[in-house]
Amino acid sequence: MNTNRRKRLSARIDPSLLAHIPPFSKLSTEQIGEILDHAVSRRYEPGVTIFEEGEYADRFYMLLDGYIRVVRISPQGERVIALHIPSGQLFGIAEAFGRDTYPAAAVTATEAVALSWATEFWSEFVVKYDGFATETYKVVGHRLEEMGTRVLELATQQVEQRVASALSRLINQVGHKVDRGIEINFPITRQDLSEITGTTSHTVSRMLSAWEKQGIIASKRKQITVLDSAQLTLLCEAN
DNA sequence: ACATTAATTATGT
DNA sequence: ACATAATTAATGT
Repeated sequence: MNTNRRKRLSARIDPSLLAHIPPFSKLSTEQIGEILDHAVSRRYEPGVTIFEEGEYADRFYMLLDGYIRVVRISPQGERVIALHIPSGQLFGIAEAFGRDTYPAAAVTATEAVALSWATEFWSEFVVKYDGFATETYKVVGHRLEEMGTRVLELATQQVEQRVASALSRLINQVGHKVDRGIEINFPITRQDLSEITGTTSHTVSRMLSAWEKQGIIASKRKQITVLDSAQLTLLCEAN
């Protein structure tokens, strides 16, 4: 398999790449330079596990390109996709939760490029760089909030509403506009959707087929386009 | 209202 | 040609 083509290339990363993303946006060019000096850049193939749940959290990451999934394994051994993370966000930040192990696995949904730092630098970053802490905890807050509402959905709503909600979130967070509608930016299978919503791929398949006939979505293999987002939002609240 | 099973077909390398 | 993804129907809880 494709093994460690790890590169150290702090010098090759353009500081302006980080300058506009929230945790670093308030920092000077020199400060960003310092940060990059300690960073390791790495490219990942799609479907690769960056770190496992429960693993000792020796590094934290900033996703520069691509998408990653945050995946947990239930006690029954079932995969649950908790979250999708787009580029420009930190992940694997166990330190922010006061943990020393990762609470979930990170798997690439696409090809991806990420910077990473040894966790020793976390506390240093927090005290040394103004705005780093506040901005990252803002992101952490949003994620916790989202996972909270998802847990609520799982408990209360029916399957159709859950996959409709999941689709809505996906096109909002990781969707991109095309001529016919909005499509999800990375390959996604019915199996993936079922792991987001806690169903089976068959049930998802039947629903997507039905929605496709109604003209709400269009789909190919590993690819979904939402044509009528208004109708989709209606499905989220259907009784 | 949904999962499970199984059989069948479609699609990408 | 092969593996993986998607569909569909039938049956079960």
